Amino acid sequence: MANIKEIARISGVSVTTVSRVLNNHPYVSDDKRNAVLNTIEQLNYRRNMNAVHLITGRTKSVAVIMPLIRIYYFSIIMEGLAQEALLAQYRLVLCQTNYRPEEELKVLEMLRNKEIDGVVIVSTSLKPEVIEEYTAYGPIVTCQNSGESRFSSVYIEHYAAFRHGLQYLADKGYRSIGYCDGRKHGSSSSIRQSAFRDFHRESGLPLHEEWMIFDCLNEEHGAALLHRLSAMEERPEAIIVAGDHVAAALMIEAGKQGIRIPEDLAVIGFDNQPIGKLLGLTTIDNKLFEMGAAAFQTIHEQIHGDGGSQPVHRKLDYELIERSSV
Amino acid sequence: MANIKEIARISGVSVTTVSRVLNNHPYVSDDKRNAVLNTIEQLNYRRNMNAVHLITGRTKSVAVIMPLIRIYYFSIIMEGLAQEALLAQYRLVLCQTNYRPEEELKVLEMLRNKEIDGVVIVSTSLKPEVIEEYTAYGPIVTCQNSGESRFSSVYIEHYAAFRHGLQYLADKGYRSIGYCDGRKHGSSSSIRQSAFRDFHRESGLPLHEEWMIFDCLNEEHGAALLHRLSAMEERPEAIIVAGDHVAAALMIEAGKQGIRIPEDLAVIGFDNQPIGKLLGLTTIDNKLFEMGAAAFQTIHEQIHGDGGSQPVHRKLDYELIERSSV
DNA sequence: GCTTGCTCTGGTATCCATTTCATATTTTAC
DNA sequence: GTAAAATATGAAATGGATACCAGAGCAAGC
Repeated sequence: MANIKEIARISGVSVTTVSRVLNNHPYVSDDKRNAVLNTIEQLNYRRNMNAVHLITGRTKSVAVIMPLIRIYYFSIIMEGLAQEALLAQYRLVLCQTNYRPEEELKVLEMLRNKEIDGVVIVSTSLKPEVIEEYTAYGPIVTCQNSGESRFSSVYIEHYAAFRHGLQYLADKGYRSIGYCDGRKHGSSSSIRQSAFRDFHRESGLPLHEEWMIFDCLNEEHGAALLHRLSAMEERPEAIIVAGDHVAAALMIEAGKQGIRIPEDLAVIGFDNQPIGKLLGLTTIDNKLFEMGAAAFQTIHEQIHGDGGSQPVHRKLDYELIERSSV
Repeated sequence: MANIKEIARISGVSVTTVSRVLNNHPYVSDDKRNAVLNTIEQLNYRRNMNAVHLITGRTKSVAVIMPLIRIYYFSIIMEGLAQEALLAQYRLVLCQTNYRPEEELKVLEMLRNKEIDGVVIVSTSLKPEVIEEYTAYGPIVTCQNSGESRFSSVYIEHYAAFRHGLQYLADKGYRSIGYCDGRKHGSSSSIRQSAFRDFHRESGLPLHEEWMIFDCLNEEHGAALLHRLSAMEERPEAIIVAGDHVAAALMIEAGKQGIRIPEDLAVIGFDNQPIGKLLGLTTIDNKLFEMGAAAFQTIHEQIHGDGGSQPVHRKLDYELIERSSV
């Protein structure tokens, strides 16, 4: 396999000149440029990018940490990231961690080993202090509100969005509201829990502990959720569900059971998933695609900010989409 | 930043010995090994992986070509790939091409540039001959039946699976069958079209051209599909739909319109998506997760097969899951 | 006593491009 | 006409690891 030295020898120029041609530098005469291009063509030569990575200290690639790619929430963020990465001609290394912290650490080590130029952490179970240690090796952006951390973040105000949903239900006259979420101790679900409790304390509406239901991750859990609600002696008039796919499953199951929505049970979801639109599910759109895109833009700016750039914290807007489930 | 030379100098050994320690080679005495490990610890040293990639000619990473990651079909394959990549300690570079052939070519060029060790092509619009040219630079695996190509493949028998579904409908007594698919000229939808026509020719059942409907990619198209069927003078008794999410949307819309399933319209879907299970949709499970996993295993074997290995073509099983929509 | 094989170590070549510095020539500016 | 700036070129240093080869020391086998 040919290398730059051979191209230089055959073209009758120095390797420097070949390098200049490869990188479109000015100050190369037309005849030498053509000689080099001809040789490249003839030998079917391509640069060995690993050598470029070594000498430049850059790889034009960014790692993305997320637990499971098949989950709509994550796949749509990934799509936003991928769109921007394509524009910027960057590669995305998908690191699916299955919620295992040791795998997350391995990715951060990649940053240290110079395999990648930056890391986008979509969801993490690592402590902020641990992540902060790695900011010395390159830019890091999380998709969670990280407060005043030394790494950047691009985030939705889960607290405000959730309270907005609750207030919307209250304004519509619902006096008893249930809440359903995924993993109980996830970082954004903790925020939603606080929002739920704060809202009830401040509004004076009754809060039943049994109306807070966790571990609703998929469609089957959504269906089970409806049965659980049906079996309650006192059932809430409305429910706010983190994840449209779970809310949709609940609505479909409600249809089977003859429970009318919103008359018997009002439902509000999150993420504005396609299935929710079809079912007329009122939802809070977290603009996940935009979040992915913004996360990439941020990491891209930081990579080109020559290291001295300060962390940025970008808050993104959400939007309540009114349909017919409330 | 420290390098191997400095570690060697401070530890009082040669760079070779340091390298051996880093790579867990035998034939290093305990005291030298400890001296090296101590220095590494003290200087907080990490290998520069780009140097390793350059000298070894390997990067332990594989690129994945797919059009859109948010589509369930693709995200579940990606999850299968990611699971196996995690086990093998390989990185996955996600290349979302938005169906643009020039982006696919860029990824194949990466193989030539030695940025990656192999390519998994989940869906492509490139001609097999074009892909074959790149087999000289490293292993390539597609997730489409590529016949006797010089690159490997891991595939579902779309033809057989589709005919199985059609035969199942015929066996249940349906005499008029419609068909709905995504992009008309996609490689797997072409196969399904042939299967549809062949089945009708051989079974003698009537085939109406207006019962073959294309460009049904998402939930909205699924809902529109139902309206299109409703508006037909002569409507098929059953429909086979490529993609459970489209079939599910059709079912939900049918529910709204008072069209009973399967009495007024039988439906059979593909991919065994969660929403279909909830709706009682009979479907053909293409085992997409397993396909992703198998694709990674195949590329992994080829990478470690020292280049001389022949292409393999692995056929995967599908499974008809009977529920209540037929 | 001699050969063989295993353990341990290091020097040097190698992977392949970019970057800096030095130098030569040509053009522009006043 | 001369100084300054722009253009054009190449030699050598650089990034940081691994691979190959050579050689020393030591034990076992005959």
